[in-house]
Amino acid sequence: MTQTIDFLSHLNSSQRLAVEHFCGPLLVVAGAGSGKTRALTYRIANLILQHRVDPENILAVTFTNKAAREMKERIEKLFAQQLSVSFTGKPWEALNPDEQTRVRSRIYKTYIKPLWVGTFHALCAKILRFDINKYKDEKGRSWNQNFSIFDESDAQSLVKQIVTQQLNLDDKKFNHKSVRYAISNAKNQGLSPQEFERSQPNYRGRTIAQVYSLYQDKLAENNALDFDDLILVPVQLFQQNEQILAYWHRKFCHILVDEYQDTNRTQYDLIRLLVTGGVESSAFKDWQNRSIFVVGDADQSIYSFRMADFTILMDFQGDFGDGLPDDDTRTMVKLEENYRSRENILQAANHLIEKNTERIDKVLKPTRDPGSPIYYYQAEDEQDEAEFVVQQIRQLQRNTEAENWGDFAILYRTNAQSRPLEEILVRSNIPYHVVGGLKFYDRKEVKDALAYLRSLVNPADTMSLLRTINTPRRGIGKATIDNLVNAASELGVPLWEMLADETSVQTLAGRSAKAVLKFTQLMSQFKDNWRDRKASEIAQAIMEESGYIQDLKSQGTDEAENRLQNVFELFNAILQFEEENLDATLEDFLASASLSSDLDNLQEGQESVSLMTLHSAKGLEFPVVFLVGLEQGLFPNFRSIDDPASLEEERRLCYVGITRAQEQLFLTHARSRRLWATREPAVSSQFLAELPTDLLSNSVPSKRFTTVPSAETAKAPGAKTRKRPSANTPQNWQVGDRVLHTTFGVGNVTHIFSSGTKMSIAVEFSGGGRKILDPAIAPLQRLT
DNA sequence: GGTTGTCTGTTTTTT
DNA sequence: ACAGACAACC
Repeated sequence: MTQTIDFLSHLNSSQRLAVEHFCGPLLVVAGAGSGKTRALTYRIANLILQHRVDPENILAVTFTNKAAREMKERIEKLFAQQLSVSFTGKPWEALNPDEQTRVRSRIYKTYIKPLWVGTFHALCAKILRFDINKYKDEKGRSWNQNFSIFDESDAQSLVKQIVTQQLNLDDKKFNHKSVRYAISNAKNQGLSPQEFERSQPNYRGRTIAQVYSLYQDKLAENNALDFDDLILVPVQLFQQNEQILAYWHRKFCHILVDEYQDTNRTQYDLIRLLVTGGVESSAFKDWQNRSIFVVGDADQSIYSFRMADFTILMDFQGDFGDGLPDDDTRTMVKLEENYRSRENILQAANHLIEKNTERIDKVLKPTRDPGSPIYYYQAEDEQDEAEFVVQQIRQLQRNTEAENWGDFAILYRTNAQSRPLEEILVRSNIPYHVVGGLKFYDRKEVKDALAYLRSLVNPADTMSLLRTINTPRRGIGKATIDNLVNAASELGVPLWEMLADETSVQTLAGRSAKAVLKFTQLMSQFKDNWRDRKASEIAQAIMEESGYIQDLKSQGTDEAENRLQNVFELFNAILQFEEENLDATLEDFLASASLSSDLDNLQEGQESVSLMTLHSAKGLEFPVVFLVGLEQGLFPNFRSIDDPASLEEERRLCYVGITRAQEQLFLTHARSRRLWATREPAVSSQFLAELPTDLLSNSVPSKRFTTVPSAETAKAPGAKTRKRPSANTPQNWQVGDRVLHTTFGVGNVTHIFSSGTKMSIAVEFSGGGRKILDPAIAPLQRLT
């Protein structure tokens, strides 16, 4: 045996169990910060180096593209360290940068590139590039390899078109967003339009089924798939074609799934089919040279709105595993040691999540010192909240040299909350970046450019063609377009075929015919040779020759200038994509663009403060975390408050937020918040009341006392200021105050009893019952 | 066929 | 507050 297994010594015993597991099923229940990425990457390395598994037989599914990229990078690094000696005779550290690069590129070629690592969507898109032409849907329709991927906004505008134009329905009653959501849910349950219709008893449901059916017609006409189809189509293809399933089943001998709690039914079906090759999973026994390895944490399941179902994780033992109790099982490993956060932070997290009823029992075991208390601040409004955050960042940054801007993250429930924070950050000259919100690829000008490219690659993509046909304005108006579209649908051919026929255009387009023909000619030129040219070159040429760039230039406004910048930014993105994927085609780029998110551009070690939603923050960690906007109705969100299951999900989201923090955690809420135009009073979040009060401190100054930089203020470690929140100090209480108690719920203060320094209050709870409580001790929160 | 002004809903989270 | 949709007007 070579030096290839010494890296296993970096692991604790549970991690080692997970990593060394070879064949058969294994569920890894991995708490936040317990080193699950390490387990995944080391396992892949171990499969290859120790068990001589061919990298191309390994499939690793991640939740984001960023996670996929990181995993590949980490495996590459691990291999570099392990293989350096056998490649060059020298240990990795002894190599000069040049030699290092050479080793890395060799490793990349032999080990990393053949691996299948990516999101469900990206991997399925890749499978479909091979096999989609063998698929037929329930109406016998088929797609070809140049299919377009319609993103969420494409899908919604398609639904809207159908609702308002084809079916003439009231789009208030059949709001395109909710209809699209219903269709998405149906697809995620694997229901065809017909099956969905049968399950719908009432008018509304049946109408949605009708929209669904027409929606599928449109997708098929455009040779396009939506996000849900990317998973559903492979599943159905595998179900209808044994040979194709057998091929992929044989190929992917070792399957790893990260964030397994966030898989939905279709994704589960896909995994099950690939693992078993179509055999009933309980009957599947042939684990020779085959494994399914899933990693997840039910407490971090925060995507049920996307049909994620964490019971899939909880059922793993029954589906694939031996189903034995925890102490005897050989198909489950729990990673509970947390290497990320200070003990105080973990205790708060554990305490909070225990309030949930549906979970696998699991606690995060601290491995680090308690650290400073969790700071809590009640702000007047969102401005004050933002100023508090900035003030704390400044002070921490000044007092501890080690910390740079990249060590701070501000997390919130909704994207809209970033605004006031940004304003204050700008004013304070603190570098920051916002993750998420409007994606780069969602900008109008970028979508326009991509539409040009998509209609080149996929001539059936009428959606994209319609987007480009009169953008920039070239005198092709609505009437003309309607004529052409109607004629095309009459003949049952894609719009492009109509345009490509000169005589048809002459007769249909009337006085716009010239403009149409000019556009057709432009597109034809590119269609003739796009396969032979580089994607970056085509993009630049078509944006130039279509007059799009000239149009923006001539507008001369700041907005147009900005759009122009974004178009050039897109060119850069394509160039970069080509550098990273040497044999990449235009189709590859388009697929990657449709499936990319803003999160993917987040770089490690950035020298700026990160702002993002809690959802985006999953999987990340920061030394200092601010969790802002902890208000009833905002977080937990008002849509979840009445539904116990959704409320538990919000609590998990809070848990995710808390466990992002390594050293220090700040929790804030405002007493009033501007919602759209109006200012609304706000009540502190029940989650605050659910945290153990002895871990909270509000000793940071409540106002901007810039003249008194007290040592207590930001001197975090060891500060003996473990005080209770200000809401509980005696002078604050009045008869008539409303309170929220962790166990008794909401109530009114009816009496104040005070004797010297000691005081207590009487509370009448709306759920019934009166209690005399010591506000210094009782787990209650004053509602404003 | 294009431009301007008014009205409306909009904010939960995302591959 | 603000963007997108739609109608009225050029």
